[in-house]
Amino acid sequence: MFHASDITEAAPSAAKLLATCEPLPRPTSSDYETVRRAVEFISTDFRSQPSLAAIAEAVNLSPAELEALFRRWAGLTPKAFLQAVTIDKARELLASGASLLDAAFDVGLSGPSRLHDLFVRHEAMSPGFYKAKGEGIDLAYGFTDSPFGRALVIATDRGLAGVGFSEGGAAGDAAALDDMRRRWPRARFREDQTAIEPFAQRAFDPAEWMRDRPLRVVLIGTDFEIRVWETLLSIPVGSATTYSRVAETIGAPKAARAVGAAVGRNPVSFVVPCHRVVGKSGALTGYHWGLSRKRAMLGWEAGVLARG
DNA sequence: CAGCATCCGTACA
DNA sequence: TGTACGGATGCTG
Repeated sequence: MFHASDITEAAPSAAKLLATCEPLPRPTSSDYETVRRAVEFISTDFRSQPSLAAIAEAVNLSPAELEALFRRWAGLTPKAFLQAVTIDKARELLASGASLLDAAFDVGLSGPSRLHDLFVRHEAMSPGFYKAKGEGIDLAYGFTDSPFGRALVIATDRGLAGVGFSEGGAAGDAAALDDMRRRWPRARFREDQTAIEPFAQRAFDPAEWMRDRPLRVVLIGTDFEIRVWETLLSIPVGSATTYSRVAETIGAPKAARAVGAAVGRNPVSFVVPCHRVVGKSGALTGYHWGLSRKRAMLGWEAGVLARG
């Protein structure tokens, strides 16, 4: 179904988003950690609708301090974030996202609602490469702070190849790296902070999402997986779609479950927005890096839009 | 909300 | 090429 009104409503908010995102003061590492814990707490306990005081207590700050810090980080209050993270909100996102996805494909490759495509340019690695399990390629990796916790960033010389998350500490880092190594067991991994820094800086900062300087992403996967991941790139920021809807879009209407599996194998978490796919009921059914992260990402994106 | 029918893609032989 | 497997589904009661 195509609704012209969906596009005309979406386009201004996109322009607004791009025009009004001013660079944020770069938060310190410990600020990230505090906000991450607050996000975690809210995401986990949103059903009980905790008060500001309760959230502040959980992260050992006064309510005023938390509010200021949170607002600086996400541009909205903890209370507003809490609201954004509820299932109702996810349903709302779903309602708009589904029709936007339809619209994008009805219009053709550069439909006006393909917001995410404006700043991500992707290319698929050859099937041969995938078959060789990464044989003969160098992957640079490094860790960085992100709004969703400590992130593992992986890059080839052609672009961003992976984003994952660490639970923190040496063990968390090792687990995240292992997770990535299993995807491309024959690739050569080397720690290289300099190589991943440009991607680390840009992936999580909306002020850096610019059409004229698209983020280069390389997708390494099977044919089917790549079709699924490309579809994810057409879901606008701050909206959502369903597994079955993605299945229909790629022409395999009965493959909802296989789509779920493929979405789960997306190596470039967040940048390829697998968090914007939810169950048909609007429930957030699963996430490779933890459901609370998925909630946080959807809430964070709602906040990014609200700030404009 | 718990159970289950169904069914696709993948891995491995 | 065949087959076993299991899942980030989606209905049904």
